[in-house]
Amino acid sequence: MIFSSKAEYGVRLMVELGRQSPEHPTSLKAIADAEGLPLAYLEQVVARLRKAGLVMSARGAHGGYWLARPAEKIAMDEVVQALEGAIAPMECFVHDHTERVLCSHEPDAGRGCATKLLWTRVQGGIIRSLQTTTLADLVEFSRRGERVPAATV
Amino acid sequence: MIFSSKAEYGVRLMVELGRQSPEHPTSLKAIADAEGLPLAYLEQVVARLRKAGLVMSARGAHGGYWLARPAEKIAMDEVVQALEGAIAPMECFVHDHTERVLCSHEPDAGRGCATKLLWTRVQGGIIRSLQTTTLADLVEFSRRGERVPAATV
DNA sequence: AAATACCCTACCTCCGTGGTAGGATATAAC
DNA sequence: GTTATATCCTACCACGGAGGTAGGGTATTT
Repeated sequence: MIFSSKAEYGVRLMVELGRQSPEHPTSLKAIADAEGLPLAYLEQVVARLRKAGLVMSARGAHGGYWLARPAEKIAMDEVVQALEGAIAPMECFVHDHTERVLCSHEPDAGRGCATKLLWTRVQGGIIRSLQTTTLADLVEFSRRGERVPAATV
Repeated sequence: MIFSSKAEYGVRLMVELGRQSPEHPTSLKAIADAEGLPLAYLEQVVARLRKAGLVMSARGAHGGYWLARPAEKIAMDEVVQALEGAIAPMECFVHDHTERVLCSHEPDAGRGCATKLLWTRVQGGIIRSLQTTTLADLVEFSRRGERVPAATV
């Protein structure tokens, strides 16, 4: 699998925040109830988004979270990166020579590393698809079909 | 991480086979020695490639493996798929409702699933980048720079 | 018959994932 | 100023898959 549940839950959380008006903060509990997700785990997820500067928070009663920027200005590669860490197709793309998987991605034998070429292309494909999608796209998509009888499935 | 060592080792194995002339089979031991990979584990990896019809094999002395098709006719999405299984960005894309990660990818509340839109785009980006790369591309790349003094790094 | 090499299955260890538990701190309402 | 709300922080834990190892069986050549 490519992404873990942190990405799934975190993106859903961001979409929920994007659906709210940013006047008053939204509590995690409201989101956990709406999406059916464990609150304590969501706290860990949202902490990553906060540290990445994607959401802001207010403590205390009537506190909660809201988007740090308008949804149109948030590209999804930022979000996924904050949640999952570096987006790398292979172990040795992220750690420097401390990995388990045997890596010949250095041209030690004086020849080009074929797998590195492949993984680089894959990485480009992923990042491009994430960069060209904004949170606003997802929010709008989640609004489509809402309250609309199933005319076109 | 996106792909496991099976993909890394398996792709390297395919490149090695692509570098050989297909007249005589190449033994796994030769590949394991050349790449510094554990032989017993490579056997499991190559079994997936064989079952997918990407390589053929001959048993006994002077046996070994060779490409079932010319490298130009082998797209890398087939290879990676054989090694890793279905290429899915999220758990619920592959198993049907038997997964752990809570999934709202069914429009249960009558609204579009925003994360599904995102993961579908990512999946498309990955598969496209794999489809447009052939094994021949990787073999050629691995030949470039070979035996060539480092003029352009 | 001996060496080579594919083929198959069972087993094992380590570590990340996906949480839970329990508290500390800040704010608002009364 | 106490109570309720809600963010914050850290430690802990069980499970499963990754990444192998081990050991044998079978086919083919020399």
